[in-house]
Amino acid sequence: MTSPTATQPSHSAQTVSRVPDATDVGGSAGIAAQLRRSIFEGVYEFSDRLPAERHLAETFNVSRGTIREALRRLEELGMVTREIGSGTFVTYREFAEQAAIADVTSPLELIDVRFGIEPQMVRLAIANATAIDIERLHKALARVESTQNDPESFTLADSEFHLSLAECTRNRLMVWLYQLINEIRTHSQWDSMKDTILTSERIAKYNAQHRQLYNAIASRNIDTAMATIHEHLERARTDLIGASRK
Amino acid sequence: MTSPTATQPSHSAQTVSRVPDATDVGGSAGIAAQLRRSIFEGVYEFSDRLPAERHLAETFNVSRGTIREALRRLEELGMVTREIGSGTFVTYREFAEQAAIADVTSPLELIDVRFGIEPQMVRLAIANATAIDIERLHKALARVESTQNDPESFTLADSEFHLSLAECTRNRLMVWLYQLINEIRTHSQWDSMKDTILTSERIAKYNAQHRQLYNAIASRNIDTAMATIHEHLERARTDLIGASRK
DNA sequence: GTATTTTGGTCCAATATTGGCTAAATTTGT
DNA sequence: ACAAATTTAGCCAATATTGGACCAAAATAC
Repeated sequence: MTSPTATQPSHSAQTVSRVPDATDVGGSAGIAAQLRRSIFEGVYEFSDRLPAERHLAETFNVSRGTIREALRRLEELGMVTREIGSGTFVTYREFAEQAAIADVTSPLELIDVRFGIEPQMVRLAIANATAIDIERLHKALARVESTQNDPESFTLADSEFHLSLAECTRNRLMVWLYQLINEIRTHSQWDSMKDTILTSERIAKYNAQHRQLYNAIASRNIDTAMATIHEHLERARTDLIGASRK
Repeated sequence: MTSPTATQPSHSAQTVSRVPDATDVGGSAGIAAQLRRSIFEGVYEFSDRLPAERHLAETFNVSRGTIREALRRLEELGMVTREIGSGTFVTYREFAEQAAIADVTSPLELIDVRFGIEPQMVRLAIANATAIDIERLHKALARVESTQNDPESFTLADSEFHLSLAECTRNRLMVWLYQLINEIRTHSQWDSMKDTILTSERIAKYNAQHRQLYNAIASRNIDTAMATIHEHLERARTDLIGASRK
Protein backbone atom coordinates (compact mmCIF):
# COMPACT_ATOMS: atom_id res chain seq x y z
CA MET A 1 0.00 0.00 0.00
CA THR A 2 1.00 3.56 -0.42
CA SER A 3 1.56 4.92 3.02
CA PRO A 4 2.24 8.54 2.43
CA THR A 5 4.88 9.90 4.74
CA ALA A 6 3.54 8.08 7.76
CA THR A 7 6.87 8.47 9.39
CA GLN A 8 5.44 10.63 12.12
CA PRO A 9 3.00 8.91 14.42
CA SER A 10 1.42 12.19 15.38
CA HIS A 11 -1.47 13.19 13.21
CA SER A 12 -3.07 15.54 15.68
CA ALA A 13 -3.27 19.04 14.35
CA GLN A 14 -3.36 21.14 17.48
CA THR A 15 -1.59 19.30 20.22
CA VAL A 16 0.47 21.34 22.61
CA SER A 17 3.79 19.85 21.71
CA ARG A 18 3.51 19.95 18.00
CA VAL A 19 5.62 17.62 16.00
CA PRO A 20 6.49 19.15 12.66
CA ASP A 21 5.13 16.95 9.93
CA ALA A 22 6.22 16.49 6.38
CA THR A 23 4.42 19.58 5.21
CA ASP A 24 6.34 21.77 7.59
CA VAL A 25 9.74 21.19 6.14
CA GLY A 26 10.36 24.13 3.92
CA GLY A 27 11.18 24.09 0.28
CA SER A 28 10.23 21.75 -2.48
CA ALA A 29 9.96 18.69 -0.25
CA GLY A 30 7.33 20.30 1.97
CA ILE A 31 5.39 21.60 -0.98
CA ALA A 32 5.48 18.20 -2.62
CA ALA A 33 4.15 16.67 0.58
CA GLN A 34 1.40 19.23 0.78
CA LEU A 35 0.31 18.73 -2.81
CA ARG A 36 0.43 15.00 -2.39
CA ARG A 37 -1.77 15.29 0.66
CA SER A 38 -4.19 17.46 -1.25
CA ILE A 39 -4.45 14.80 -3.92
CA PHE A 40 -5.02 12.07 -1.34
CA GLU A 41 -7.68 14.18 0.30
CA GLY A 42 -9.46 14.65 -2.97
CA VAL A 43 -8.89 18.37 -3.36
CA TYR A 44 -7.55 17.38 -6.74
CA GLU A 45 -9.03 14.24 -8.21
CA PHE A 46 -8.11 12.09 -11.14
CA SER A 47 -7.86 14.10 -14.37
CA ASP A 48 -8.05 17.42 -12.56
CA ARG A 49 -5.52 20.03 -13.52
CA LEU A 50 -3.30 21.50 -10.84
CA PRO A 51 -2.89 25.26 -10.78
CA ALA A 52 -0.19 26.50 -13.13
CA GLU A 53 3.34 26.45 -11.82
CA ARG A 54 3.47 30.23 -11.76
CA HIS A 55 0.25 30.36 -9.76
CA LEU A 56 1.42 27.75 -7.31
CA ALA A 57 4.62 29.71 -6.89
CA GLU A 58 2.57 32.72 -5.92
CA THR A 59 0.24 30.93 -3.50
CA PHE A 60 3.12 29.12 -1.80
CA ASN A 61 5.24 32.24 -1.89
CA VAL A 62 8.20 30.51 -3.42
CA SER A 63 9.90 30.65 -6.75
CA ARG A 64 8.74 28.73 -9.75
CA GLY A 65 11.83 26.55 -9.68
CA THR A 66 10.90 25.24 -6.26
CA ILE A 67 7.42 24.42 -7.46
CA ARG A 68 8.88 22.66 -10.45
CA GLU A 69 11.06 20.58 -8.17
CA ALA A 70 8.04 19.64 -6.06
CA LEU A 71 6.06 18.70 -9.14
CA ARG A 72 8.98 16.67 -10.42
CA ARG A 73 8.74 14.58 -7.27
CA LEU A 74 5.02 14.04 -7.73
CA GLU A 75 5.65 13.11 -11.33
CA GLU A 76 8.29 10.63 -10.19
CA LEU A 77 5.69 9.07 -7.89
CA GLY A 78 3.35 8.73 -10.84
CA MET A 79 0.73 10.95 -9.29
CA VAL A 80 0.74 13.61 -11.99
CA THR A 81 1.74 14.04 -15.59
CA ARG A 82 2.81 17.31 -17.09
CA GLU A 83 2.01 18.53 -20.57
CA ILE A 84 3.77 21.44 -22.19
CA GLY A 85 1.39 24.27 -22.90
CA SER A 86 -1.43 22.47 -21.16
CA GLY A 87 -0.79 21.93 -17.51
CA THR A 88 -0.13 19.36 -14.80
CA PHE A 89 -2.80 16.72 -14.44
CA VAL A 90 -3.58 14.27 -11.66
CA THR A 91 -3.17 10.65 -12.70
CA TYR A 92 -3.66 9.20 -9.25
CA ARG A 93 -6.87 7.25 -8.89
CA GLU A 94 -8.38 6.73 -5.52
CA PHE A 95 -9.00 3.10 -4.90
CA ALA A 96 -12.63 2.18 -5.18
CA GLU A 97 -13.60 -1.02 -3.46
CA GLN A 98 -13.93 -2.71 -6.78
CA ALA A 99 -10.50 -1.54 -7.85
CA ALA A 100 -8.99 -4.34 -5.82
CA ILE A 101 -11.01 -7.05 -7.53
CA ALA A 102 -10.35 -5.40 -10.87
CA ASP A 103 -6.64 -5.73 -10.32
CA VAL A 104 -6.74 -9.44 -9.67
CA THR A 105 -9.31 -10.28 -12.32
CA SER A 106 -7.86 -11.62 -15.51
CA PRO A 107 -9.56 -10.84 -18.81
CA LEU A 108 -10.34 -14.53 -19.25
CA GLU A 109 -12.05 -14.71 -15.88
CA LEU A 110 -14.09 -11.72 -16.92
CA ILE A 111 -15.13 -13.40 -20.14
CA ASP A 112 -16.17 -16.51 -18.23
CA VAL A 113 -18.45 -14.44 -16.04
CA ARG A 114 -19.85 -12.52 -18.98
CA PHE A 115 -20.69 -15.87 -20.58
CA GLY A 116 -23.02 -16.42 -17.69
CA ILE A 117 -24.58 -13.00 -17.44
CA GLU A 118 -24.95 -11.71 -20.96
CA PRO A 119 -26.97 -14.54 -22.53
CA GLN A 120 -29.40 -14.32 -19.65
CA MET A 121 -29.42 -10.58 -20.10
CA VAL A 122 -30.41 -11.04 -23.74
CA ARG A 123 -33.15 -13.46 -22.78
CA LEU A 124 -34.60 -11.04 -20.26
CA ALA A 125 -34.19 -8.14 -22.65
CA ILE A 126 -36.29 -9.86 -25.28
CA ALA A 127 -38.91 -10.68 -22.70
CA ASN A 128 -39.09 -7.31 -21.02
CA ALA A 129 -37.79 -4.52 -23.25
CA THR A 130 -40.20 -1.67 -23.92
CA ALA A 131 -40.25 0.49 -27.03
CA ILE A 132 -38.32 3.14 -25.12
CA ASP A 133 -35.64 0.62 -24.19
CA ILE A 134 -35.32 -0.47 -27.80
CA GLU A 135 -34.92 3.09 -28.91
CA ARG A 136 -32.24 3.75 -26.32
CA LEU A 137 -30.48 0.62 -27.44
CA HIS A 138 -30.68 1.83 -31.02
CA LYS A 139 -29.06 5.12 -30.12
CA ALA A 140 -26.30 3.29 -28.29
CA LEU A 141 -25.86 1.13 -31.37
CA ALA A 142 -25.50 4.22 -33.54
CA ARG A 143 -22.89 5.63 -31.20
CA VAL A 144 -20.80 2.49 -31.07
CA GLU A 145 -20.99 2.12 -34.83
CA SER A 146 -19.63 5.61 -35.27
CA THR A 147 -16.38 4.73 -33.49
CA GLN A 148 -14.89 2.43 -36.08
CA ASN A 149 -11.33 3.62 -35.85
CA ASP A 150 -10.66 4.58 -32.26
CA PRO A 151 -10.18 1.77 -29.74
CA GLU A 152 -10.56 4.17 -26.85
CA SER A 153 -13.94 5.55 -27.81
CA PHE A 154 -15.09 2.16 -29.05
CA THR A 155 -14.48 0.68 -25.63
CA LEU A 156 -16.54 3.42 -24.05
CA ALA A 157 -19.39 3.19 -26.54
CA ASP A 158 -19.31 -0.60 -26.33
CA SER A 159 -19.78 -0.39 -22.57
CA GLU A 160 -22.71 1.95 -23.08
CA PHE A 161 -24.28 -0.42 -25.58
CA HIS A 162 -24.08 -3.38 -23.26
CA LEU A 163 -25.36 -1.28 -20.40
CA SER A 164 -28.32 -0.19 -22.52
CA LEU A 165 -28.86 -3.85 -23.17
CA ALA A 166 -28.87 -4.48 -19.44
CA GLU A 167 -31.48 -1.77 -19.03
CA CYS A 168 -33.70 -3.57 -21.53
CA THR A 169 -34.07 -6.34 -18.97
CA ARG A 170 -35.98 -3.98 -16.69
CA ASN A 171 -34.14 -5.75 -13.93
CA ARG A 172 -32.45 -3.28 -11.64
CA LEU A 173 -30.15 -5.86 -10.15
CA MET A 174 -29.00 -6.84 -13.62
CA VAL A 175 -28.25 -3.22 -14.47
CA TRP A 176 -26.39 -2.79 -11.24
CA LEU A 177 -24.38 -5.95 -11.79
CA TYR A 178 -23.50 -4.94 -15.28
CA GLN A 179 -22.26 -1.60 -14.08
CA LEU A 180 -19.85 -3.50 -11.88
CA ILE A 181 -18.80 -5.61 -14.83
CA ASN A 182 -18.21 -2.51 -16.90
CA GLU A 183 -16.23 -0.93 -14.14
CA ILE A 184 -14.01 -3.97 -13.93
CA ARG A 185 -13.80 -4.17 -17.68
CA THR A 186 -12.38 -0.69 -17.96
CA HIS A 187 -10.04 -1.08 -15.02
CA SER A 188 -8.72 -4.51 -15.80
CA GLN A 189 -5.74 -5.62 -17.75
CA TRP A 190 -8.01 -5.98 -20.76
CA ASP A 191 -7.81 -2.25 -20.99
CA SER A 192 -4.08 -2.33 -21.61
CA MET A 193 -4.52 -4.84 -24.40
CA LYS A 194 -7.25 -3.02 -26.22
CA ASP A 195 -4.94 -1.18 -28.58
CA THR A 196 -3.50 -4.49 -29.66
CA ILE A 197 -6.79 -6.29 -29.93
CA LEU A 198 -9.08 -3.63 -31.30
CA THR A 199 -7.98 -3.27 -34.88
CA SER A 200 -10.53 -1.44 -37.00
CA GLU A 201 -11.24 -4.73 -38.72
CA ARG A 202 -12.17 -6.38 -35.43
CA ILE A 203 -14.20 -3.37 -34.37
CA ALA A 204 -16.16 -3.69 -37.59
CA LYS A 205 -16.90 -7.33 -36.84
CA TYR A 206 -17.96 -6.58 -33.28
CA ASN A 207 -20.23 -3.88 -34.58
CA ALA A 208 -21.77 -6.22 -37.12
CA GLN A 209 -22.64 -8.44 -34.18
CA HIS A 210 -23.97 -5.49 -32.23
CA ARG A 211 -26.31 -4.66 -35.09
CA GLN A 212 -27.36 -8.28 -35.48
CA LEU A 213 -28.04 -8.43 -31.77
CA TYR A 214 -30.07 -5.25 -31.87
CA ASN A 215 -32.15 -6.48 -34.79
CA ALA A 216 -32.80 -9.79 -33.09
CA ILE A 217 -33.89 -8.09 -29.87
CA ALA A 218 -36.04 -5.51 -31.63
CA SER A 219 -37.83 -8.29 -33.52
CA ARG A 220 -37.92 -10.50 -30.42
CA ASN A 221 -36.05 -13.27 -32.17
CA ILE A 222 -34.58 -15.13 -29.26
CA ASP A 223 -32.75 -17.85 -31.18
CA THR A 224 -30.82 -15.41 -33.33
CA ALA A 225 -30.15 -13.20 -30.35
CA MET A 226 -28.75 -16.02 -28.26
CA ALA A 227 -26.62 -17.29 -31.11
CA THR A 228 -25.29 -13.79 -31.69
CA ILE A 229 -24.36 -13.05 -28.09
CA HIS A 230 -22.58 -16.39 -27.90
CA GLU A 231 -20.67 -15.61 -31.06
CA HIS A 232 -19.89 -12.19 -29.67
CA LEU A 233 -18.40 -13.52 -26.48
CA GLU A 234 -16.66 -16.36 -28.24
CA ARG A 235 -15.01 -13.90 -30.57
CA ALA A 236 -13.98 -11.73 -27.65
CA ARG A 237 -12.41 -14.75 -26.00
CA THR A 238 -10.66 -15.85 -29.16
CA ASP A 239 -9.26 -12.39 -29.83
CA LEU A 240 -8.09 -12.20 -26.26
CA ILE A 241 -6.30 -15.52 -26.34
CA GLY A 242 -4.73 -14.57 -29.66
CA ALA A 243 -3.44 -11.36 -28.18
CA SER A 244 -1.92 -13.01 -25.12
CA ARG A 245 -0.01 -15.48 -27.29
CA LYS A 246 1.79 -12.76 -29.20
CA MET B 1 -6.29 34.81 -2.31
CA THR B 2 -5.20 34.52 1.31
CA SER B 3 -1.51 33.90 1.11
CA PRO B 4 -0.18 33.07 4.55
CA THR B 5 2.92 35.03 5.19
CA ALA B 6 4.27 32.53 7.69
CA THR B 7 6.28 30.52 5.25
CA GLN B 8 9.42 31.11 7.19
CA PRO B 9 11.40 27.92 7.56
CA SER B 10 11.37 28.02 11.33
CA HIS B 11 9.29 25.48 13.18
CA SER B 12 6.96 28.24 14.17
CA ALA B 13 4.97 27.78 10.99
CA GLN B 14 1.52 26.49 11.68
CA THR B 15 -0.55 28.09 9.00
CA VAL B 16 -1.20 25.53 6.34
CA SER B 17 -1.20 27.38 3.08
CA ARG B 18 -4.44 26.35 1.52
CA VAL B 19 -4.07 25.19 -2.02
CA PRO B 20 -6.57 26.56 -4.49
CA ASP B 21 -9.45 24.23 -5.19
CA ALA B 22 -9.47 22.27 -8.41
CA THR B 23 -12.48 24.25 -9.52
CA ASP B 24 -10.58 27.48 -9.14
CA VAL B 25 -7.85 26.73 -11.61
CA GLY B 26 -9.39 28.73 -14.46
CA GLY B 27 -9.85 27.70 -18.01
CA SER B 28 -11.38 24.59 -19.42
CA ALA B 29 -9.78 22.42 -16.75
CA GLY B 30 -11.43 24.32 -13.93
CA ILE B 31 -14.77 24.32 -15.69
CA ALA B 32 -14.48 20.61 -16.38
CA ALA B 33 -13.73 20.04 -12.70
CA GLN B 34 -16.72 22.13 -11.72
CA LEU B 35 -19.12 20.35 -14.05
CA ARG B 36 -17.76 16.97 -13.04
CA ARG B 37 -18.36 17.72 -9.40
CA SER B 38 -21.85 18.98 -10.18
CA ILE B 39 -22.61 15.66 -11.81
CA PHE B 40 -21.16 13.73 -8.89
CA GLU B 41 -23.23 15.80 -6.51
CA GLY B 42 -26.37 15.10 -8.46
CA VAL B 43 -26.97 18.60 -9.74
CA TYR B 44 -27.14 16.93 -13.12
CA GLU B 45 -28.29 13.33 -13.06
CA PHE B 46 -28.25 10.55 -15.60
CA SER B 47 -29.92 11.52 -18.89
CA ASP B 48 -30.25 15.14 -17.82
CA ARG B 49 -29.30 17.70 -20.42
CA LEU B 50 -26.59 20.17 -19.57
CA PRO B 51 -27.13 23.82 -20.43
CA ALA B 52 -26.28 24.65 -24.03
CA GLU B 53 -22.64 25.44 -24.78
CA ARG B 54 -23.42 29.06 -25.58
CA HIS B 55 -25.35 29.40 -22.36
CA LEU B 56 -22.58 27.81 -20.32
CA ALA B 57 -20.11 30.15 -22.00
CA GLU B 58 -22.15 33.07 -20.77
CA THR B 59 -22.57 31.85 -17.21
CA PHE B 60 -18.90 30.94 -16.86
CA ASN B 61 -17.89 34.10 -18.68
CA VAL B 62 -15.58 32.33 -21.10
CA SER B 63 -15.66 31.70 -24.79
CA ARG B 64 -17.61 28.86 -26.28
CA GLY B 65 -14.42 27.12 -27.33
CA THR B 66 -13.34 26.83 -23.72
CA ILE B 67 -16.67 25.31 -22.78
CA ARG B 68 -16.34 22.89 -25.65
CA GLU B 69 -12.89 21.89 -24.43
CA ALA B 70 -14.25 21.29 -20.94
CA LEU B 71 -17.12 19.21 -22.33
CA ARG B 72 -14.66 17.29 -24.49
CA ARG B 73 -12.86 16.28 -21.31
CA LEU B 74 -16.10 15.11 -19.70
CA GLU B 75 -16.97 13.21 -22.86
CA GLU B 76 -13.55 11.56 -22.77
CA LEU B 77 -14.27 10.44 -19.22
CA GLY B 78 -17.52 8.92 -20.44
CA MET B 79 -19.62 11.19 -18.27
CA VAL B 80 -21.57 12.90 -21.07
CA THR B 81 -22.51 12.37 -24.67
CA ARG B 82 -23.23 15.14 -27.12
CA GLU B 83 -25.83 15.13 -29.85
CA ILE B 84 -25.98 17.68 -32.63
CA GLY B 85 -29.10 19.76 -32.51
CA SER B 86 -30.14 18.19 -29.27
CA GLY B 87 -27.70 18.88 -26.47
CA THR B 88 -25.16 17.38 -24.09
CA PHE B 89 -26.50 14.62 -21.89
CA VAL B 90 -25.22 13.03 -18.71
CA THR B 91 -24.34 9.37 -19.12
CA TYR B 92 -22.83 8.95 -15.69
CA ARG B 93 -24.87 6.91 -13.28
CA GLU B 94 -24.53 7.17 -9.57
CA PHE B 95 -22.64 4.05 -8.77
CA ALA B 96 -24.06 1.39 -6.56
CA GLU B 97 -25.68 2.68 -3.47
CA GLN B 98 -24.95 -0.76 -2.16
CA ALA B 99 -27.59 -0.66 0.51
CA ALA B 100 -30.23 0.71 -1.80
CA ILE B 101 -29.96 -1.97 -4.45
CA ALA B 102 -31.00 -4.65 -2.00
CA ASP B 103 -34.08 -2.64 -1.13
CA VAL B 104 -35.27 -2.21 -4.67
CA THR B 105 -34.45 -5.72 -5.84
CA SER B 106 -37.41 -8.01 -5.90
CA PRO B 107 -36.95 -11.71 -5.23
CA LEU B 108 -38.01 -12.46 -8.80
CA GLU B 109 -35.38 -10.12 -10.18
CA LEU B 110 -32.86 -11.92 -8.04
CA ILE B 111 -33.93 -15.28 -9.39
CA ASP B 112 -33.66 -14.00 -12.94
CA VAL B 113 -30.08 -12.97 -12.31
CA ARG B 114 -29.24 -16.21 -10.57
CA PHE B 115 -30.55 -18.03 -13.64
CA GLY B 116 -27.76 -16.38 -15.53
CA ILE B 117 -24.95 -16.79 -13.07
CA GLU B 118 -25.44 -20.13 -11.41
CA PRO B 119 -25.56 -22.42 -14.45
CA GLN B 120 -22.36 -20.83 -15.69
CA MET B 121 -20.96 -21.24 -12.21
CA VAL B 122 -21.71 -24.94 -12.34
CA ARG B 123 -20.08 -25.23 -15.76
CA LEU B 124 -16.94 -23.55 -14.57
CA ALA B 125 -16.95 -25.52 -11.35
CA ILE B 126 -16.94 -28.79 -13.23
CA ALA B 127 -14.15 -27.55 -15.45
CA ASN B 128 -11.94 -26.08 -12.75
CA ALA B 129 -12.67 -27.56 -9.34
CA THR B 130 -9.74 -29.16 -7.56
CA ALA B 131 -9.98 -32.01 -5.07
CA ILE B 132 -9.73 -29.47 -2.28
CA ASP B 133 -12.63 -27.50 -3.70
CA ILE B 134 -14.74 -30.65 -3.93
CA GLU B 135 -13.99 -31.48 -0.35
CA ARG B 136 -14.95 -28.02 0.82
CA LEU B 137 -18.16 -28.30 -1.16
CA HIS B 138 -18.83 -31.62 0.49
CA LYS B 139 -18.45 -30.12 3.92
CA ALA B 140 -20.80 -27.32 2.99
CA LEU B 141 -23.25 -29.92 1.77
CA ALA B 142 -23.07 -31.73 5.09
CA ARG B 143 -23.75 -28.50 6.94
CA VAL B 144 -26.74 -27.53 4.86
CA GLU B 145 -28.18 -31.03 5.15
CA SER B 146 -28.02 -30.81 8.91
CA THR B 147 -30.36 -27.82 9.00
CA GLN B 148 -33.56 -29.54 7.96
CA ASN B 149 -35.85 -27.81 10.38
CA ASP B 150 -34.64 -24.29 10.84
CA PRO B 151 -35.30 -21.82 8.00
CA GLU B 152 -32.84 -19.34 9.49
CA SER B 153 -29.84 -21.62 9.64
CA PHE B 154 -30.81 -23.26 6.36
CA THR B 155 -30.64 -19.90 4.61
CA LEU B 156 -27.19 -19.33 6.03
CA ALA B 157 -25.88 -22.78 5.19
CA ASP B 158 -27.47 -22.58 1.76
CA SER B 159 -25.56 -19.38 1.08
CA GLU B 160 -22.35 -21.04 2.15
CA PHE B 161 -23.01 -24.03 -0.08
CA HIS B 162 -23.51 -21.82 -3.11
CA LEU B 163 -20.48 -19.77 -2.20
CA SER B 164 -18.41 -22.94 -1.97
CA LEU B 165 -19.75 -23.75 -5.39
CA ALA B 166 -18.56 -20.37 -6.61
CA GLU B 167 -15.13 -21.09 -5.17
CA CYS B 168 -15.01 -24.27 -7.22
CA THR B 169 -14.88 -22.13 -10.34
CA ARG B 170 -11.45 -20.85 -9.33
CA ASN B 171 -12.67 -17.58 -10.75
CA ARG B 172 -12.13 -14.77 -8.28
CA LEU B 173 -14.56 -12.48 -10.02
CA MET B 174 -17.24 -15.15 -9.85
CA VAL B 175 -16.66 -15.60 -6.13
CA TRP B 176 -16.76 -11.88 -5.59
CA LEU B 177 -19.95 -11.53 -7.60
CA TYR B 178 -21.61 -14.32 -5.75
CA GLN B 179 -20.78 -12.74 -2.44
CA LEU B 180 -22.68 -9.70 -3.63
CA ILE B 181 -25.58 -11.88 -4.68
CA ASN B 182 -25.58 -13.51 -1.28
CA GLU B 183 -25.49 -10.15 0.38
CA ILE B 184 -28.53 -9.05 -1.54
CA ARG B 185 -30.22 -12.36 -0.98
CA THR B 186 -30.03 -12.02 2.77
CA HIS B 187 -31.01 -8.36 2.74
CA SER B 188 -33.82 -8.54 0.27
CA GLN B 189 -37.49 -9.08 0.73
CA TRP B 190 -36.90 -12.74 0.12
CA ASP B 191 -35.64 -12.88 3.63
CA SER B 192 -38.99 -11.90 5.06
CA MET B 193 -40.73 -14.65 3.13
CA LYS B 194 -38.39 -17.42 4.10
CA ASP B 195 -40.42 -18.54 7.06
CA THR B 196 -43.43 -18.95 4.80
CA ILE B 197 -41.58 -20.63 1.98
CA LEU B 198 -39.10 -22.78 3.80
CA THR B 199 -41.18 -25.55 5.21
CA SER B 200 -39.12 -28.54 6.29
CA GLU B 201 -40.58 -30.42 3.35
CA ARG B 202 -39.25 -27.86 0.89
CA ILE B 203 -35.91 -27.73 2.67
CA ALA B 204 -35.64 -31.47 2.21
CA LYS B 205 -36.27 -31.14 -1.51
CA TYR B 206 -33.74 -28.36 -1.87
CA ASN B 207 -31.21 -30.46 -0.05
CA ALA B 208 -31.90 -33.43 -2.29
CA GLN B 209 -30.98 -31.15 -5.16
CA HIS B 210 -27.91 -29.95 -3.35
CA ARG B 211 -26.71 -33.51 -2.98
CA GLN B 212 -27.53 -34.31 -6.57
CA LEU B 213 -25.62 -31.23 -7.65
CA TYR B 214 -22.64 -32.16 -5.51
CA ASN B 215 -22.55 -35.69 -6.89
CA ALA B 216 -22.73 -34.43 -10.46
CA ILE B 217 -19.91 -31.97 -9.91
CA ALA B 218 -17.74 -34.44 -8.05
CA SER B 219 -18.15 -36.91 -10.91
CA ARG B 220 -17.81 -34.16 -13.51
CA ASN B 221 -21.19 -34.99 -14.98
CA ILE B 222 -22.08 -31.73 -16.64
CA ASP B 223 -25.45 -32.71 -18.06
CA THR B 224 -26.84 -33.84 -14.73
CA ALA B 225 -25.33 -30.84 -13.00
CA MET B 226 -26.87 -28.38 -15.42
CA ALA B 227 -30.25 -30.06 -15.24
CA THR B 228 -30.10 -30.02 -11.47
CA ILE B 229 -29.19 -26.37 -11.09
CA HIS B 230 -31.98 -25.47 -13.47
CA GLU B 231 -34.44 -27.52 -11.48
CA HIS B 232 -33.12 -25.92 -8.33
CA LEU B 233 -33.68 -22.40 -9.57
CA GLU B 234 -36.97 -23.30 -11.16
CA ARG B 235 -38.20 -24.68 -7.89
CA ALA B 236 -37.05 -21.58 -6.06
CA ARG B 237 -38.96 -19.44 -8.52
CA THR B 238 -42.08 -21.57 -8.28
CA ASP B 239 -42.07 -21.55 -4.50
CA LEU B 240 -41.58 -17.83 -4.55
CA ILE B 241 -44.47 -17.19 -6.88
CA GLY B 242 -46.63 -19.50 -4.83
CA ALA B 243 -45.77 -17.59 -1.68
CA SER B 244 -46.55 -14.20 -3.18
CA ARG B 245 -49.97 -15.38 -4.26
CA LYS B 246 -51.01 -16.32 -0.78
C1' DG C 1 -45.86 20.14 -44.29
C1' DT C 2 -42.60 24.28 -44.08
C1' DA C 3 -39.88 27.84 -41.88
C1' DT C 4 -37.41 29.30 -37.95
C1' DT C 5 -34.76 28.57 -34.00
C1' DT C 6 -31.65 26.02 -31.24
C1' DT C 7 -28.06 22.79 -30.79
C1' DG C 8 -23.43 20.75 -31.29
C1' DG C 9 -19.41 20.39 -35.03
C1' DT C 10 -15.87 22.75 -37.43
C1' DC C 11 -12.52 25.93 -39.05
C1' DC C 12 -9.62 30.17 -38.73
C1' DA C 13 -5.98 33.60 -36.93
C1' DA C 14 -4.42 36.55 -33.24
C1' DT C 15 -3.23 36.37 -28.53
C1' DA C 16 -2.47 34.40 -23.90
C1' DT C 17 -0.93 30.79 -21.01
C1' DT C 18 1.81 26.74 -19.80
C1' DG C 19 5.61 23.61 -18.93
C1' DG C 20 10.70 23.00 -20.42
C1' DC C 21 14.95 25.02 -19.99
C1' DT C 22 19.21 27.75 -19.05
C1' DA C 23 22.22 30.76 -16.52
C1' DA C 24 23.95 33.56 -12.87
C1' DA C 25 23.08 35.59 -8.32
C1' DT C 26 21.48 34.70 -3.71
C1' DT C 27 20.19 32.31 0.33
C1' DT C 28 20.38 28.42 3.40
C1' DG C 29 22.39 24.64 6.07
C1' DT C 30 26.43 22.55 7.79
C1' DA D 1 34.15 28.54 4.16
C1' DC D 2 31.79 25.21 1.52
C1' DA D 3 27.98 22.76 -0.77
C1' DA D 4 23.30 22.47 -1.68
C1' DA D 5 19.12 24.52 -2.44
C1' DT D 6 16.56 28.50 -3.86
C1' DT D 7 15.78 32.63 -6.38
C1' DT D 8 15.53 35.52 -10.40
C1' DA D 9 15.12 36.49 -15.18
C1' DG D 10 14.45 35.44 -19.67
C1' DC D 11 13.41 32.71 -23.71
C1' DC D 12 11.40 28.60 -26.24
C1' DA D 13 7.95 25.41 -28.02
C1' DA D 14 3.52 23.53 -27.27
C1' DT D 15 -1.00 24.25 -26.12
C1' DA D 16 -5.10 26.95 -24.78
C1' DT D 17 -8.21 30.79 -25.30
C1' DT D 18 -10.67 33.98 -27.89
C1' DG D 19 -14.05 35.79 -31.20
C1' DG D 20 -15.90 35.17 -35.33
C1' DA D 21 -18.18 32.78 -38.93
C1' DC D 22 -20.54 29.00 -41.10
C1' DC D 23 -22.41 24.06 -41.28
C1' DA D 24 -25.65 20.16 -40.23
C1' DA D 25 -28.81 17.92 -37.31
C1' DA D 26 -32.61 18.26 -34.29
C1' DA D 27 -36.33 20.64 -32.06
C1' DT D 28 -39.87 23.99 -32.27
C1' DA D 29 -43.26 27.23 -34.23
C1' DC D 30 -46.31 28.13 -37.70
